[in-house]
Amino acid sequence: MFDHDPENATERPPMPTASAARIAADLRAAIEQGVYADQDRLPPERQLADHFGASRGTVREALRRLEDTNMVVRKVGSGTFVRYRAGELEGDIAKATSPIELIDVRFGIEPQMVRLATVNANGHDIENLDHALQRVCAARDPETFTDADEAFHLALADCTRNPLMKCLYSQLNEVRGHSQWSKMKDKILDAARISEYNRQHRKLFDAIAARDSNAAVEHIVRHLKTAKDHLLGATEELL
Amino acid sequence: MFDHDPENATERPPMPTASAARIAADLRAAIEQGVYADQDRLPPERQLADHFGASRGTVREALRRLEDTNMVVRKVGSGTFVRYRAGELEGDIAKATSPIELIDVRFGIEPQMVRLATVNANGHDIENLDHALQRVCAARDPETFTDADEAFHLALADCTRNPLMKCLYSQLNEVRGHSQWSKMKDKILDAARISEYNRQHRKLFDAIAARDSNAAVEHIVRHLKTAKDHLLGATEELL
DNA sequence: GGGATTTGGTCTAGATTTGGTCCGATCGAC
DNA sequence: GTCGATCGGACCAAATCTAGACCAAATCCC
Repeated sequence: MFDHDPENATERPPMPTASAARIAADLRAAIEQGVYADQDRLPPERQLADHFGASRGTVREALRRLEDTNMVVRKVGSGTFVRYRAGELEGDIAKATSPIELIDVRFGIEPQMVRLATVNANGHDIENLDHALQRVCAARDPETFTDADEAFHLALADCTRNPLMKCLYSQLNEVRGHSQWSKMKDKILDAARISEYNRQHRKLFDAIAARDSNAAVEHIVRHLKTAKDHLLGATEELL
Repeated sequence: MFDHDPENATERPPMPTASAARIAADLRAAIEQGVYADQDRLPPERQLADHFGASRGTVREALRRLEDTNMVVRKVGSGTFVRYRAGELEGDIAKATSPIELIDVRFGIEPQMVRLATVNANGHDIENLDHALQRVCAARDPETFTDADEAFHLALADCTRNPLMKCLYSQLNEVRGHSQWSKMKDKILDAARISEYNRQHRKLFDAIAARDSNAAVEHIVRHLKTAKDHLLGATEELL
């Protein structure tokens, strides 16, 4: 577990020696690797001090850093307990995200994205968005529509001219493609709904092209509400 | 890496082995190749001097050059620490994102995050958030505050119980840590502003704990507006 | 219940480590 | 010789680490 070796200090010259920092790093690694699970109690400070060959004060300094990052909770008379929910960010984020959770996140990002797009898009961006709109409007089957819809929303992200927004949204879009949503889309997407979505897409585009920020936000919110309603409807059908 | 050979020094009269330039180059290469990671502490100057077979003054000259190129930071009584963002994925996005763009994205995500947190957090989550709040409220200097603030917002993301939200926000938070914001924080964060932020943090927590979604959203929006105002103010000062 | 033990919280005094600074000496190159 | 780089010290101030003590809360054990 703690393969700390005091002799390392005299080993190769380029060995980063540091007491509190190194102890904190070792403990952090142990926790992240699951040596200590969530809610587990760490060894007492005095025992850790002995193990690391450091004084108790140094160990306490290391533990204080772990506590500052909410990784650990210390209780007088009881001990130091791990507070780390391992495995929640592990693996494929797409598999860990449900369609309804995806919509919840989209409700946060997309209105602001549309607002920024309305303000920041230049003529070239609008052209690209228009092009994407033509494609999605031409789609008739669920498969084509899903792809084109994804491209449309990515073009929308481009319109914000905000690198961080583009980065985050492209990740969200990937989850969207891989998520369980895609298994439901055949249930959700019929011709009527596709054309409904496309009417909303067009209104959204018109608002952005007209630089009408409020209208654009209103349309994207309505779009998301529609999608959520369809999703919940489909969920009920699955029950 | 450090293939210095003392015997060569006595063999050849011209000894390019021990010059400040060469030592600086070696250390730079070691850092770039990951021998020393970001935030790691380099060996002490005296130890480096011994290792390179050079005097401490020469090593200091080499370190001075690394410091001039912002590769390391030196702290009296503590050591020399690596500051080098090994071009990670978010490293690029962090460099491409301005503080104001970061705020723009936060304006989208955080209100929704708070809304979801208010609805989805369980007692354990609230406890964690409370713990993080105590930490951030206890912070007095910009350095501690920044770390604790980051932990608080991550705990907030945990409260949503939404894996996608947590994933996206943790990325946003990394950009926040690496972004040019960190260079401005000393200009922005004085004691008065820190306590102002903390008042907002507390109100936000109280609203979430009381499951008052609207109040929580209102507080986070006010918080972001305050941050944006301070940012724009600091920007003006820089002009 | 009650005392003993364990555990984290706090404090202190002193030793150690570490970068910052200064000085004079040495050596090679121009 | 002069100049620049290096060397080998010495000393300083800041940060850190150590070692020990005592406390209060929690827990254990009889």
